[in-house]
Amino acid sequence: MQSAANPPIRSARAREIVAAGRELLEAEGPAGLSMRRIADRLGIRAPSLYKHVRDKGELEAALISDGFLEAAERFEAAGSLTALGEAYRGFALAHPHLYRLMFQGPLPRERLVPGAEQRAAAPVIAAVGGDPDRARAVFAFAHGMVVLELDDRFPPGADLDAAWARGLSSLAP
Amino acid sequence: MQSAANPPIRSARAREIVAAGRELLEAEGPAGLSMRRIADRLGIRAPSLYKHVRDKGELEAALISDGFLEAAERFEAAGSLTALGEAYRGFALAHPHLYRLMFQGPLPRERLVPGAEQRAAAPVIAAVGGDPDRARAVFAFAHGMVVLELDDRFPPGADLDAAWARGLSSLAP
DNA sequence: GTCTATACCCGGATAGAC
DNA sequence: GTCTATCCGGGTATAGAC
Repeated sequence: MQSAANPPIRSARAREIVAAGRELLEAEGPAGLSMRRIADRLGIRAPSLYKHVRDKGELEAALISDGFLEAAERFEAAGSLTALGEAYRGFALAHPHLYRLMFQGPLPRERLVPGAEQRAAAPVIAAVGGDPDRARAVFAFAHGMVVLELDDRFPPGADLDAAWARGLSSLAP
Repeated sequence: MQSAANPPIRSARAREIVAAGRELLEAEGPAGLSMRRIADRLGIRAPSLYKHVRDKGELEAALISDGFLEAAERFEAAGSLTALGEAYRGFALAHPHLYRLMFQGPLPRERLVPGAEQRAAAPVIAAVGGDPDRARAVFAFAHGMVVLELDDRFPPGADLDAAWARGLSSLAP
């Protein structure tokens, strides 16, 4: 829940700041996502950002919320567990730095758009027939596959399509 | 392979530095693992460390190699896929920051003790009967479960034992 | 709403004296 | 082998003028 002390980002300028942050994050990774770099990109000075955004955490929360809602759209369009796996992997590979911001490290749930996280999770639960244990196992498998691929932890020749197929067919209800 | 330009850490003082780094990492996480903090703990100044260790990366590589060898010992003692899952989760929960250093982000393979990574991986491959696709799926599942648990990504009431059981029984050969 | 100036942290790493 | 002095970089955030 968002309190009056945590107003969501609404002003046009604030949205521009979030957009600049998104571009920097996607292009350069977390190191590019600094208040100074965002200000540079907008042609202003870093302290000016604080007239529009409370702190960096608010900005990250906005990026994460946007990410969950975008991912949810892709996940909802998938008609099978296999298609959902492809959508999941596709989202992560298309937006690796955003994916990490969304799924690695602590999640600032109080600052997110309400329901965004749940909307992204729902298609996974539905795809396994509603069993929460199975849904968690599938989520863990997909997340593990994606982060290990992003971090180059599999051997060079590894057939990741085959590993995905093996995992999802085993975990399907 | 390690070249003469990448000599492994051998001197007694260097091992003390690595030990101090290990203690700081485990106690305070990656933020505690700085050259200044390590020097403080040893009662010397940070620049003195560089007489014993080439740079921070060499130190991290030593920590990672130690971690793989310790994990390998635990994994080798497991007699079934279920026991291996317990050993894996147990290691990660006992050493969360070391686990992340070992398994998150790029792995400096050229600086590791040769064979350490492979020794930790071998029991997983053996436990699934040698099928590499299945081994990768199990690895991804286990890694996903562990990092999601460490990052508190599962709902408060989630039965993680059940999710582990569901995943491993599905993925078993 | 933007600016300058500044405060406060932190980090890795090197040179050269002893 | 340790020291001091120093260099470089980075970051978030605030105060107060315009």
